[in-house]
Amino acid sequence: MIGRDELGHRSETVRRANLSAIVRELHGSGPLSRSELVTRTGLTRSAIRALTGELVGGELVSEGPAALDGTPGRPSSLVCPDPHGAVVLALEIAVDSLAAATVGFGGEVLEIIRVDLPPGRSSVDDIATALAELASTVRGALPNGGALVGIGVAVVGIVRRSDGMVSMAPNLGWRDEPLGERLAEVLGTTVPTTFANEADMAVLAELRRGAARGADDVILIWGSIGVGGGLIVDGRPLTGVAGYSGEVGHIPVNPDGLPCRCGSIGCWETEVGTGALLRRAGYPPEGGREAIDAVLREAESGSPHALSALAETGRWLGIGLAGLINILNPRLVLLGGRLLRSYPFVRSTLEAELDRRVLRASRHLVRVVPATLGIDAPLLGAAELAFEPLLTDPA
Amino acid sequence: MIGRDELGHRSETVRRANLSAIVRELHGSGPLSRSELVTRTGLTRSAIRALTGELVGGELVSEGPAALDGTPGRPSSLVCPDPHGAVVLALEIAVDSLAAATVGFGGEVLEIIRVDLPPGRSSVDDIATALAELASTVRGALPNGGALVGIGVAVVGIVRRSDGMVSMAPNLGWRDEPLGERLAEVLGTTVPTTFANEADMAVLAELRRGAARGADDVILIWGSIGVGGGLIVDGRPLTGVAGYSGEVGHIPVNPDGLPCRCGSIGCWETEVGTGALLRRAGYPPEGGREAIDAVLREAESGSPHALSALAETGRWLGIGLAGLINILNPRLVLLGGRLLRSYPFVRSTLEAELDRRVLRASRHLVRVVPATLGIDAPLLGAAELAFEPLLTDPA
DNA sequence: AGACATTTGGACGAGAGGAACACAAACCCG
DNA sequence: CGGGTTTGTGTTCCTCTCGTCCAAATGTCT
Repeated sequence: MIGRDELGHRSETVRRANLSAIVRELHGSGPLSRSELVTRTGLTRSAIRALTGELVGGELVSEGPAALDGTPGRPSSLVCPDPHGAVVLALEIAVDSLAAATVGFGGEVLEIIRVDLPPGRSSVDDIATALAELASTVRGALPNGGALVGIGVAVVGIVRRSDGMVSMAPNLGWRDEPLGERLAEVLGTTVPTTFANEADMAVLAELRRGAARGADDVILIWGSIGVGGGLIVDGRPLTGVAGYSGEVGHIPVNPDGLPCRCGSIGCWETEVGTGALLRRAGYPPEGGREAIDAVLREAESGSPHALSALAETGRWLGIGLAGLINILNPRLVLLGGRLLRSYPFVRSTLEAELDRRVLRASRHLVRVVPATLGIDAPLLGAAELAFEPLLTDPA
Repeated sequence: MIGRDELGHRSETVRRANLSAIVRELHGSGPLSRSELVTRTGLTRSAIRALTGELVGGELVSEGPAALDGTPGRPSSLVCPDPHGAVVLALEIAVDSLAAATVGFGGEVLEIIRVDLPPGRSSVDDIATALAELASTVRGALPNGGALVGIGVAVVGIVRRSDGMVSMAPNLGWRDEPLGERLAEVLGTTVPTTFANEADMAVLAELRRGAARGADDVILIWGSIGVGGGLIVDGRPLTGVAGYSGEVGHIPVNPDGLPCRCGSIGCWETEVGTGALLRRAGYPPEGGREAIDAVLREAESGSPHALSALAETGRWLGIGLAGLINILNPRLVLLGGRLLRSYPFVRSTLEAELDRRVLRASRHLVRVVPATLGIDAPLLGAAELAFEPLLTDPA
């Protein structure tokens, strides 16, 4: 409500906003009849007709025959987003894998690849080259190379939104590495490219196509080795001044706690990261994916030791989340990434901690649920981010 | 960028947006020449002329003669906001005082009163009646009663934005008290009324007229007995789903800490509230304003005991703030309320803790400074909030 | 099967709003 | 006092949506 609209509107602004509204609806909700567009956008039939006509001319959508639904009246023609009318490239540098996908307008995933990343640190050049290879594979599978309108890159680490400078990525051993530059070189395209943290991307995907659809205020906690957060405030991703927001893994929760790989001590992720779980379950903290799998299997078969380790993780999850909920007063908290499988085992201690620590007013309004898009959420979110300029200004 | 504009624009929307832009500039930056409005809004001279003409007709602004500034060319006529063209009523329920003010369009404070509140709990009816009395005093001082366009109420407590239901106000001993209803009864007006927490209001005031002018991402920490937070994200106040956001006083920072009056333990405010300071300085925690004054006087005269108590407060301030900064990646952190006087004494330990605990990328971008509007910030913010509908839609 | 109600597509004119342009007015400077 | 510059004023033009009228396509009722 309290706004900062860019100034100086004119009739052209109106056109752009209305076109944007139509394109957004089509991208987010798939094929819609013209009359549905009328009710969703609040525009008149005349306006919808003219604007969709323009989109058909731009080959972004196609108008099909009426869909008969048994209601009286002339059937309304169906406006379908054309997946090949605009294509984005989504890339992901995850904690132990790389991924690439092409996604078409409307949200259809056209091609997707994920490859394992060898453990240990890799140089920026190696990663960039590997990503470029994946990119050319998924793009090569498209009929005409695709009308590429944007590239989105999700990174496990702290990355500057504007230019892809990676400030810190502990999993990769990176510090101040110019990922954006390198990637631009090897990709060799001039297509606008946006970078963001994997959790930021994941929550965007969940907002558009997952469990957070329609919610305005959402927190997503993405567990990998550390913990990341993606925040939606008032329907928009919270980025902060440089895109460094959502680093919830490093909120102090235990002033006398363990040292964190960020240099501080007692960060949230020292208590809820995989290392803490493995330590509590009696495994070496660096055990990796296999060790985590082992703990979860033990828990699934009822091992009290594993269950109590997970319960303790849940307790700390609740402590950190309580702070976040008190700060943000969200409608929804999603747990994603590696937290997904642990969810059943952390749930009760987590909720108990929320009951204790969240202010009553906020507590009543918030629900904590698992995310729905699985491991590819950051990749899908990267695609959504890459679509953003098109959705904002389809002309 | 990733937006949720209300849909269905038309030419009327353009007009409203442009009118709103002009009114916003005038309200926020005082008298401006027409040519300044042209450059600030990006509109043409013709458009500015027509739109300001309309505002003059509505008696919201007046056009004065040119201001000669020594530059060549015909001088541009000055557009002045008329403080009596639109007036709001601001009310505040602070921790130990009540206040009321009338503020005119453009931000001029027309009348302002503050009265002490007797310690201990007061009923909602008592407070509402006292506020209504203050309100009629400040309104009575206006020439024609004023063209009242809105009422804003700042409350020390957790209050629902929509209807002024106070979920919790420990200082007043309130829990689920219908302040909004009572106030509407005793005020007897149908003017739209908005409620918010005092810290939310304070940061809005600082954003418009104080130290945060022009900043897009701001955290304000407001110290009273407890600690409140006002958050600005992307130029807009962060409210959450019901206006309960910014309750930073209750983020868990010390899992083995002291019980908090919210029912949890180890909340931030148990470490940085006035109670903690008094305890550390060797005073009874319930000492109130006088005891705090005593501690500060001791510190000002160099007492090591008082200084170390304040330094410890600074350390805990830094710990909590570090989490907030990692979450929000702000440009600016303001310290206000009772923290203002302690600022010189908490500064160094606070900054040291930030250096340790905030991620390097975010740390470089953020500055921590004292707020500038003093004790009346929440009251001024309440006025700004009350002006908001007018600024959004001046028609 | 046919008449009627209902809903939508298509086309055209109306209205609203700002941009662009031309001209006059008011200031500075030499 | 005349030229350069900037701004106010008025007019025309362009863009965009809305409203309305009519035709088309479907369901429903008799």
